[in-house]
Amino acid sequence: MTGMSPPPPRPDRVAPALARWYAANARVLPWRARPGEVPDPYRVWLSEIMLQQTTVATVGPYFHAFTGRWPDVHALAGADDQAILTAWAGLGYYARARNLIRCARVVAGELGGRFPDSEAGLAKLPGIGPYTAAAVAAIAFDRPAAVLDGNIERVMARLFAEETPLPAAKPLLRRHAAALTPTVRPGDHAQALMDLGALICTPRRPDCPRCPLVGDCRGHALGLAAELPRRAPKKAKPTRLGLAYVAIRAGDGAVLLGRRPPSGLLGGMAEVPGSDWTEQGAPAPRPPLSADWRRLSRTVRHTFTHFHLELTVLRASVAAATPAPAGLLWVPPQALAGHPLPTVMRKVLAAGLDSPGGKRIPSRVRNS
DNA sequence: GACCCGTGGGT
DNA sequence: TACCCAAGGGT
Repeated sequence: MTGMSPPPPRPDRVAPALARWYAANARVLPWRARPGEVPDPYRVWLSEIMLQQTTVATVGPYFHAFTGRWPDVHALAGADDQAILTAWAGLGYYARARNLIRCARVVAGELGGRFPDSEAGLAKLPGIGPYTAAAVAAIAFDRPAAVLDGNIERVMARLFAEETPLPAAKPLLRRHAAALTPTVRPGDHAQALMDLGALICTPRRPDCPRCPLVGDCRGHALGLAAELPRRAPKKAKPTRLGLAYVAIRAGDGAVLLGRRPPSGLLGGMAEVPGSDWTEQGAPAPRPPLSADWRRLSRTVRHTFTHFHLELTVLRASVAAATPAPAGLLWVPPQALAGHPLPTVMRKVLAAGLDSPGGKRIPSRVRNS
């Protein structure tokens, strides 16, 4: 027997076993249609955009806030950009919000309010790439599209014992996923694979004994499941340094805010004025106005996708009549929630408005 | 393919 | 603490 290679998983065994498991174990999620309900493409699309690189638990409150305020694509298309960015604040990857707005306006406008019902048509829209096009086509329109996200990559790599590292393995894994995709209820199949990846076939310690596919899994048969998928080594994150200025106006306690350029890091979001963020050497001071700036003892640390940031916070109190410098705006504390403040800037304000302690400025949308 | 682009929770 | 990684897309 030694040396015998386990057979590859068979679609006629895998898909039905997965469907049976899903019927009993599907997660109840806000954007999922109940059995017998017709899925709403708008809600499917919105949830898939929010779920890009973002956990189910994080998305929940944002999804409720968006659908409550903008129940259909026409409402969203008609909303102010700033209102949408503000509602998105804290979710991250803000280009998603900018593309969400563009996409909603295309659908509500030239497409007459209807999302394309094909993978190819969906893929032409802003913010919709290969994953989202396949997911919306399958889930909202019952198209047999091969959905491939991080969960399904992991499940496929294990099922087929694929040892090629990601991301090079992606085309192979996509073919495996396509081979297993049934023509009946492909959307449920995709969601079942994602639930399996989230609940059973987890990154660290897969719960193989409870897996409905264990008998078909080549990775498990070879004792490799927990090691797959392999990944190319990732680069180390550098640390950047910066200065952030919290100016507080006497009387109402308003703070000075600006807006970041419309694209790039935190594009279009609100910010406290500050220096450049330098990777080498000390950042050049750039106070927004002349004042008695005091350095706070506590620095603000924040990690972005590709670098760590360490901000020194400087605070000053200024007279009530101080005019806002060009491009900046005085914002009273109670009005902060109306501005699209990314998390790093919430941290800066929390430090600057409550120096020794560390009081939190809650996001407009939060768990529980 | 390489690089850019947030954030929070788990370990 | 440090690292991993999540229902990825754009350039």
